[in-house]
Amino acid sequence: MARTVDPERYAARRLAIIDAALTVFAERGYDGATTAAICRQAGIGSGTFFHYFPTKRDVLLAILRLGIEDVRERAARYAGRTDPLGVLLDIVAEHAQDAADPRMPGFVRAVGGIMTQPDVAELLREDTEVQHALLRPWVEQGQRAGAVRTDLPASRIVSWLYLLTDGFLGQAASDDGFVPADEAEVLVDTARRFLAPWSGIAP
Amino acid sequence: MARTVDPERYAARRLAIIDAALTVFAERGYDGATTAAICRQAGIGSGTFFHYFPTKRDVLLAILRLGIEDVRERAARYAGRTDPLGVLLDIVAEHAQDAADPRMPGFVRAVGGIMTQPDVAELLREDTEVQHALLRPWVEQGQRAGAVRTDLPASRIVSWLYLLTDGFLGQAASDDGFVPADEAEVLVDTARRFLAPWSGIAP
DNA sequence: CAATTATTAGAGCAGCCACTCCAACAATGC
DNA sequence: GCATTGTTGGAGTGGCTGCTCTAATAATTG
Repeated sequence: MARTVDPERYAARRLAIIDAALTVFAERGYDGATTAAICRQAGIGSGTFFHYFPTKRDVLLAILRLGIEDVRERAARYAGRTDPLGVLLDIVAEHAQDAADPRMPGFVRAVGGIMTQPDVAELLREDTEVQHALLRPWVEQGQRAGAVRTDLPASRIVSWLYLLTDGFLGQAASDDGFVPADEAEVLVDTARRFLAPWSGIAP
Repeated sequence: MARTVDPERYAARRLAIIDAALTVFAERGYDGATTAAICRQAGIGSGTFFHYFPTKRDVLLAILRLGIEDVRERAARYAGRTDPLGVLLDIVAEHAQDAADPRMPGFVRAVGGIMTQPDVAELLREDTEVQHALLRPWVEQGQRAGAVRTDLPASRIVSWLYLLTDGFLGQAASDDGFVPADEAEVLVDTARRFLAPWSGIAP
């Protein structure tokens, strides 16, 4: 018999489909991305597509899950650090790098277009949860060390950091003159200004 | 004969359809919003719908055009002012108020989901153009007066202000704990911090 | 090599949805 | 009242798309 022919080949094909779908989603939005177009991009037939994923939406969910996994792995890399402000700024900078993938903004928009669907919303909730879990301890540590403003609770500060990186993605998506690589520096500086303990009124 | 029965009634009906469509777009996204659902929301038949708009997308475009018009009118209100920084912060605050309409974030996402369509992209370009035209003179004036940082060119500063307000909308859309009315103050303060001439390193 | 099962392709189908079409109605002018 | 034209509703349709089904092929085991 032949149980699983080649697990690596299987996984690779699966990833290839995911990659193709990511491209098409980013280009045309979720509904605009027909399964036929995804198959064409991946160089496969529709039969193959539905052999790997039961549903078109499942591909999108798989992409989201990969992203969540990525954040989880990321969190581990900051474990030993002792400079909370530095960690926060590094995380923000990392987000800026993510925005460099030209498909990223388009994909984010595509997801936004269907985030009313319960299963998508569920995964997005999990994503923000993970992001908050990553950021929050460092914010709190920074507040205790006096390196981060304390006029806002940690959870709201996290929301605002998220707002900055999210807005950064969005701007990269819609503004052609906005080059992520060039603006990354400004993003970090803006985050620094936002986190600073002193008020914005005067230095 | 009967040329135009009642122009006001016509305009009102048209606006009613636009309003209903805005609601459904915000709730379900563009593709998720079926014309049937919009008609139900508006309390009309599909015949009426297509009597007022040739296409579903035309309703969305009409909504965008109303928004652009709104920004244009807004610009006039700031004409006589002499405090550039104050004007910029007022404009930012006004954006925060816009985000209070619970349909706004959803609609923005819906538009984002199909902004790859040429005609939609065209109108969005016009929208950003108008927004830039509104902000930029005040940024430049502020720079000359020493009230706004000069380490970035005016156009990039405008992009970043746009990023802040856009991110604000997005956060209001995705984060349930993010109450626009409560966060408006922080938005203005963050804009102030961002615009400040001194560096973010130390006060 | 034979047997079994995973994998692949693509033709076809069922359902949905934007939009059309027509018939009835309302409002105006004569 | 009659004619004309703007307005409204809803049944119907054509096209598209996600997905199924079948049959052929490749890979693996004994």
